[in-house]
Amino acid sequence: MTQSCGSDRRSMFKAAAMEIACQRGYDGATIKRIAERCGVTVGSIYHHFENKEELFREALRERTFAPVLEKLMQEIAEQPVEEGLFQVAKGFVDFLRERRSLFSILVSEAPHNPECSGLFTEIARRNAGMMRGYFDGKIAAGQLAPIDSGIAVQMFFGHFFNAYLHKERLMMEHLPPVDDEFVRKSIRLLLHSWKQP
Amino acid sequence: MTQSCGSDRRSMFKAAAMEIACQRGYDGATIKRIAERCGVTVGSIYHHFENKEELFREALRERTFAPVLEKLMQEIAEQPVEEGLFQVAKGFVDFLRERRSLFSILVSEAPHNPECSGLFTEIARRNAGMMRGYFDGKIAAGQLAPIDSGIAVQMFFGHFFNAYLHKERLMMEHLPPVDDEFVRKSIRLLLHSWKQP
Amino acid sequence: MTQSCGSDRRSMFKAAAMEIACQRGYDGATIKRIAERCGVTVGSIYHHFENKEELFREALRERTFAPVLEKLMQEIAEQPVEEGLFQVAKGFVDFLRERRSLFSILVSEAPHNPECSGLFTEIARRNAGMMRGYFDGKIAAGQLAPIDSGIAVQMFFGHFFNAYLHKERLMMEHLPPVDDEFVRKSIRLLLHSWKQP
Amino acid sequence: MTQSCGSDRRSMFKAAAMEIACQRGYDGATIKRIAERCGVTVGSIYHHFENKEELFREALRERTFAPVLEKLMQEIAEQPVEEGLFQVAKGFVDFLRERRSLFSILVSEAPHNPECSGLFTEIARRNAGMMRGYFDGKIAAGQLAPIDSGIAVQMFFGHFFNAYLHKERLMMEHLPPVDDEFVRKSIRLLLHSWKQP
DNA sequence: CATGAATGAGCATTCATTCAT
DNA sequence: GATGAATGAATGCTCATTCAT
Repeated sequence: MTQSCGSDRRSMFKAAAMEIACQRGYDGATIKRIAERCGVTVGSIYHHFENKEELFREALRERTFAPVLEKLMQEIAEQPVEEGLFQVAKGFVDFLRERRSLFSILVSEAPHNPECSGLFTEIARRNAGMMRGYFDGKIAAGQLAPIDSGIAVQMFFGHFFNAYLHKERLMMEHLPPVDDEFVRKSIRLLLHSWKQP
Repeated sequence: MTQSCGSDRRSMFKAAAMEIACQRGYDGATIKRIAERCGVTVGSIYHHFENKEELFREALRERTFAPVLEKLMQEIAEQPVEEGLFQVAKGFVDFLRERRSLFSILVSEAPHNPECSGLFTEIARRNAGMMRGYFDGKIAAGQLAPIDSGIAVQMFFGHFFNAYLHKERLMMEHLPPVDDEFVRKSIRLLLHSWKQP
Repeated sequence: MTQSCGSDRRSMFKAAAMEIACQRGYDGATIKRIAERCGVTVGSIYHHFENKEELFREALRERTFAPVLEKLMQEIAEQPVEEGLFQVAKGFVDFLRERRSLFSILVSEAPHNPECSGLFTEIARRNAGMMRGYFDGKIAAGQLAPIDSGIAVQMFFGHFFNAYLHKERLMMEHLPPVDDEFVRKSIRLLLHSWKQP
Repeated sequence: MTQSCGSDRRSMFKAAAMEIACQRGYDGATIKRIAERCGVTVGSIYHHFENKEELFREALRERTFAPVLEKLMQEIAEQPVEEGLFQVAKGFVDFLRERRSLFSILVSEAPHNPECSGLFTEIARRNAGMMRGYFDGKIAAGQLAPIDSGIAVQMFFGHFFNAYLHKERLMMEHLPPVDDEFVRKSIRLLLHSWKQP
């Protein structure tokens, strides 16, 4: 009980940290603001976390796409590629939307924060590995052409990350919404030849 | 002469601001650090710029891909699509590498800085517009299938931006280098069908 | 107890702010100096007050002549005008002397600080209103001639404020001290005809 | 010519200094702002004045009521007291209005600026002396009762200074305008008995 | 005479962090 | 566990002043 209570506290702080960092960036997510949102004082946060870095490290590590992807991987195993990729892309975009602070923070902080960079690499690598396995499987099964699965993965995740980033984080109004139609069109664009046959 | 001297000063500050912001982010690029790198004191920077925002706004506005793309557009007009896209992608990656602070700063700051966001949108829109015109021209000329040129542009630029970001900014060592071979492979992946015919 | 402690802290800061502002003006009363006088560091003041403005606003609002005047009003109701005015004038000068920062700050800051100006107006209006009521009552009671009570109030307070200001703030040594004799003489000058009958 | 030209420059700086100080106080009247209003650079001001203090000292010393009062003194010598005082009061208020920075600056700065205080004392003393001579003359001539001319002078100038200060500097809208009617009423209030005979 | 560039001290404010209670 | 008070370093920015040109 006692532990679960402490655990709740920690989770609350982490959630608040993410929310605020999402709106105002890592530097904008001050300990005071996090404390205020939780209705406690700064000292309380330091009772639970060594420092700001630990709070964020832990919060980030918890909010990873990997477990989501793992589950999706099993669900789509038997589906045709087009549908499988749709599910993954949709899951990925939904994930970004829900845990939207994750990537924003990572992208912002990583370039000048080695620890953050390392964490990001670790996460990205794991996801890319899973996805690459999927592509390689489909290639082996003859459902995909012998494409470079490494680059394909980069292109796949990168495209949806970018689309989300530009539309929903940077608020570019002239871009199309990142909805089901967009995802489907994007996958078609990836799978089919751009060149006139 | 006199003017060029003052102009040099401004340029020097802008360059230093970009360099430092690239390494440490916008917040990390303090006026003091910028001044120190230039061998002057804080006040001197404020003699040349109204405030930090003006310094960065001007620096960013100068370091735009648009003029590079404009030139490239003319050079590749007559070339086959595959070669044309290669030139643009290469130019884009080179640009990121040289003026590498641009995107990093924008991506970091834009989500919680409306002005920065507006500037980014403005730049992105212009580039996307040019590139979209290129795609539409090629589609009309029958060299490309009737793809959605809007999404195609997002995918094209997005992929190379991501690749650069992950490899050279976030230092992900497991990723392939963003070199000519990578660019060529990427374009092939975009242009040709991923699916087994 | 806990509350009184925090309250004491705030009061201490306010008192120090007033003291220093009295000696060196609003701009001269820097947060650092206030902190130093209290034996704490700057941050500590910001723990208790949102900003410098709040600190001063609160300090000023606390040091108002209104409550003093209210009490005096009751005490002098039955007394002859000459004595009543003496009590009020004496109370006013004493107030200026004790809380001497109040007027100095207001007069200095008000011309280019709208908030300060508003606060000053509010205070002045309230006091003038009370005093005017007193004059009008005495006129109705036939103890005073039908003078313009509005201007009379201005003249009454204005004279003592000026006398205090010049003698004790601007240290004009050639002026007579603002003591009981001065107050009595001044009131006689107000009440009796300057002209030879 | 050369000198007159330099003299014009100095006058221009002094005038600008006064204007700005009137609007924004002494601290708000920065050398840069004064230079800008004159269309020159900071260095130029320092070519003409040793420092900010000298600039203001000189500007203030030039803008004194004394010469105006001296002239008025002669004009009103033969007039009845009531009219004479009206002329002086009117001249005084007009002076404050035109050179309105003078007193505001002095009142603001004097309390924590010994030099400013000395200057103010000097000016006030001279004016008071002249006015006192006027009152004493009228008393000797039997036109005024044997009042304390020292306090009378304080009351006279003090009242109009205050009225001007509160109405036109502190912008107290509830107060009557400081116009001819106000001046006349005020003088009547000074000269005639407030008490019911 | 005037400029433009620079200085260095200072200011209001913020923030991560500490610690006695 | 939590609080409230405090710290000290840092930040963007201002300003009077200096000086080579």
